[in-house]
Amino acid sequence: MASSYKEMEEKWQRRWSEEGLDRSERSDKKKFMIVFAYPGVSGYLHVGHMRGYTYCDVIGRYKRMTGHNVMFPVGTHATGNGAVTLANRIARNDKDMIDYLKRNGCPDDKLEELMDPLSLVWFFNDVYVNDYWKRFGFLSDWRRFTCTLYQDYAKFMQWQFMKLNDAKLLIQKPYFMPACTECGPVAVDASESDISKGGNAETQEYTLLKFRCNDVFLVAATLRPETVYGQVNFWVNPDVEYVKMRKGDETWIVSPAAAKKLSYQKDGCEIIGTINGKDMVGWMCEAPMIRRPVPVFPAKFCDPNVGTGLVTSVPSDAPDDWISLEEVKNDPKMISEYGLTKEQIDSAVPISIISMDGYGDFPAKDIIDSMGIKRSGDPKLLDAKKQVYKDGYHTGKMKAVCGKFAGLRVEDAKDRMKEEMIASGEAESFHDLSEEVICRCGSPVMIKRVDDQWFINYADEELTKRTSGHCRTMDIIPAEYQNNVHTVLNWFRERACVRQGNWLGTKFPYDERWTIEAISDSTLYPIYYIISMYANRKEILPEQMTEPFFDHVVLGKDDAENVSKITGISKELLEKIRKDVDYWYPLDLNVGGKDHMTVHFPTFLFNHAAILPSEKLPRGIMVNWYITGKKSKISKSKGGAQPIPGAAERFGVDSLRLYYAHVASPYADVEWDEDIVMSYRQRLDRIITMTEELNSFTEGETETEVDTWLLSRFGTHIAAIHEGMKKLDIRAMASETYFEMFNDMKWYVRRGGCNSAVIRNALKMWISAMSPITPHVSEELWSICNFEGLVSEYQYPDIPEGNAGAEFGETLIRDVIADMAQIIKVTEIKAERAFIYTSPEWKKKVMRTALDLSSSGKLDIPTLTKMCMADESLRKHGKTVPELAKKFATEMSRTSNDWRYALLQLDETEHLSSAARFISSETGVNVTVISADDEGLYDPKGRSKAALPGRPAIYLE
RNA sequence: GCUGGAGUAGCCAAGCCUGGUCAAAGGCGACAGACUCAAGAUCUGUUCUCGUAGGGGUUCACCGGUUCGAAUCCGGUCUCCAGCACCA
Repeated sequence: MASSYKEMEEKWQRRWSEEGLDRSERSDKKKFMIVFAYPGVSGYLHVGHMRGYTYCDVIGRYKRMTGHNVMFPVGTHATGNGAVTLANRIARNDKDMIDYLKRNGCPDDKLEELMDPLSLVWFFNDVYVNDYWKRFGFLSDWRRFTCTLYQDYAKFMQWQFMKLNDAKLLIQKPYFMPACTECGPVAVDASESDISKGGNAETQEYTLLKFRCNDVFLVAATLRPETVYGQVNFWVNPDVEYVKMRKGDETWIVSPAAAKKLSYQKDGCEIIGTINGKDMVGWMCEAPMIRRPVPVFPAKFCDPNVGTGLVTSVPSDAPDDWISLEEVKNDPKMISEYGLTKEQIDSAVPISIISMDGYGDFPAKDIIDSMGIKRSGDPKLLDAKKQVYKDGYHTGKMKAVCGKFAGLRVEDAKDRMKEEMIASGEAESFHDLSEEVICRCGSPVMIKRVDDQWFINYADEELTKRTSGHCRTMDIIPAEYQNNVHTVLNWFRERACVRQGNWLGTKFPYDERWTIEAISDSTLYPIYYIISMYANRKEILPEQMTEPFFDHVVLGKDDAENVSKITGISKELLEKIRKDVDYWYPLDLNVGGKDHMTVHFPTFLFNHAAILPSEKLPRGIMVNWYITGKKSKISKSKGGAQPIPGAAERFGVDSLRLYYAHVASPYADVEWDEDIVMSYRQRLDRIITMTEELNSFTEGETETEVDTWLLSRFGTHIAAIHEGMKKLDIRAMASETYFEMFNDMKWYVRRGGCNSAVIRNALKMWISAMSPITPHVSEELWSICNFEGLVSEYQYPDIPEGNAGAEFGETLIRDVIADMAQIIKVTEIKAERAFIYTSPEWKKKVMRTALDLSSSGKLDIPTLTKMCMADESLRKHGKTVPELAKKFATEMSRTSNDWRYALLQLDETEHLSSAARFISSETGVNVTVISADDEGLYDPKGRSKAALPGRPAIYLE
């Protein structure tokens, strides 16, 4: 016995490798290929991540033991800006980041090296492989490891895009992306790798509303185009100097900042002059859609840096508008200062346009009142605005005043009204960031129109149909996702698949200025694991991995001879790789976290369907849920989580694997709790101790009923495991093995079981059942028992038929003990002797007759009664027979009766007699078992009359 | 709001598709007992409620329905969770 888990783990991992279990090669066996969605390289992972990975290894090991040749390759996904961000933070000497790295075991002398993104990726590749996956005992084929930043992977990726292009699934159209005015495209995200400010900014799509005023347009930007029916006036900031801008053959008035932004998105913009805000106050301009003249009023809340710096006023639904309008109306000084007329003031009356749950006619007023906002400029107005916007979007309906849009939900009206105004030339769309974003270089980041952005056309109907159709033939679990995946596939639109800027990844083959984006390069990759091994060994070189190469080995195009000439790869090797691909693909199972349901899995399916023939499309998907933190999520960036090597050290790898396998359904989130992991460790400890003890048994030649029982029970458990694993029910496997079988073993010993041959037989079943989940402990126990070879390579034999009678026999004993205990507890008598009366033969006969009738569907009270009373031997028992017949007929017609066959197989008197000693010792009462048929039996209270088959009568005194 | 999911005893969690040994597996925790120098140890029992003979009563979010019979099937209500995109 190894002295520690760690020692045990290392020992067996070495053995597996020595025996070649971590290498997958073609063979005559049925193959099984499984992968997990490879993780993004963005720092250390935590214990939660190991959940899904562990499921893969468990499934792979199980398949291996049931006759499959298994391939379980792993890799990493380093595309994107994660590594760049991380490297930058280290380079900046970010204290939190350095602390986090060190806490996870990063050596000080590595930090310098990690300032380079690529070095950082190579570093973490090693961490993932060695500290996580190898440490956990995965039987993965490490020779096939690949990373999305490898040269050879890039060649595969470029080929994939060529095939998408061949399938006419690559399209180009305009796109709006954040870009620094000096450095070009940047990533705007919370990690702020490219930018110095504004990481939380989102790109928002505004509608520019054009208000005609003689020969110029005042242009307002709004996020709520559906509110145009509520427009009653227009706002300008009197303190701001606006610009006049030529836009095509029109003249627009907007803020200077807006003019600059617009020039990045619209053609033909040119500033031709300026105009002061205060000069516009008092103008009348025509509102779009409603075509009504509205007055221009002054308002300080118009920020020249937001939108266009000009705002349309919808007081009914915009809190700012409501409160500012009130202020204008109640400020005679302002009215006279700007020369506003009474007609203008009186015309600005709020119009109720949207009905919303929980609000009256004027939602803006309601929220102002409920939040206690008194004047413009109150910072709470921002929250008020968001709240009304959100509630309106979700629950609002357009009122009758909204013309043909009346009755529409806000969500729908928004798009329809916007489109209509754009079509009529009254509006245009405009993209802007929700907050100020500044590049690392100090220049502002703006939204820039790109005319030739590439997309993968996932909206393609043919593709969607083919993909969706294929999904119906797959094993997708849980079943809920099997049903929902079609909705997701239909919901997919064109997806921008390349980007510019400071990102890692593969160059787009048709335009090297672009980098293939992170989701798009991780869809078809499982097939690449079959090829990566040859690239890793340098048997094929990136420059040889051209279109004809992949066309041949993946799609079987052209013949090896020709391709060999073109690529310089030997014909034999090409044929070998082609055969490998043909053997291992399709992928049997892709395991990924629940977040992949709406992004990775659909694109994984789409790309397979787009490029590969139907017989090579994936066969299965399994989605796993998460391990969460106590209160918030255990996030790798927050650093609160237990590092994986630390957990492995502390609990032992197999305890963790058992924890993942059993703690909950894979399809539910679980809260990480070390005490629970500890309890799994204790269970493993107990199992080890028990196995060692059992293995020392040497006696017992004759098989007793407990022996028969144990083997039957174990057979039943193993059958349940196989049944469950048809649906990859790992939890059922764990439950049967580590709990049910364990409890049966305990009962066996307690009942005095000691037959060493039986025990060895049972141990063999038990230890092999444990092997997929706790492989290290299983190997150790397997070797302690001197079983042949490695348990990891053991093939589960066919299971012998269960013995229902034997299984029922033990249930009977337990029931009798429980009944006696209950009687003693309730009556509080101090019993010294117990008499157990088993059912008389004639009652069994009645039951048998009833069962026979029941199985032929003819059971009813009169039939049964008649049949029994026709029997001479029964009739002599008089009126108790019809009573019993009635009881059985009633009970048996309403319940399932399989167990009754088992009980009739059993000689209860014999069985209970042989267990009498055991029952006595368990209950502390001296037990005598008597058949109710016995002549002159001791039965002072006449209890024996109550004896029924499977339900002996009990008398205590 | 849309799409999907969930609500089971002190807690976690099976069961629900395929209605009937379901007062409802298993695990934690708690209580009691055994063992004991000791152990985050192990073993045994109890853990909805009433009950001096193995029984009865009331339960599986809530309301109603189907059925001889419902935790399980159907309709409705309430509450909670996830995703809603270019982010891996």
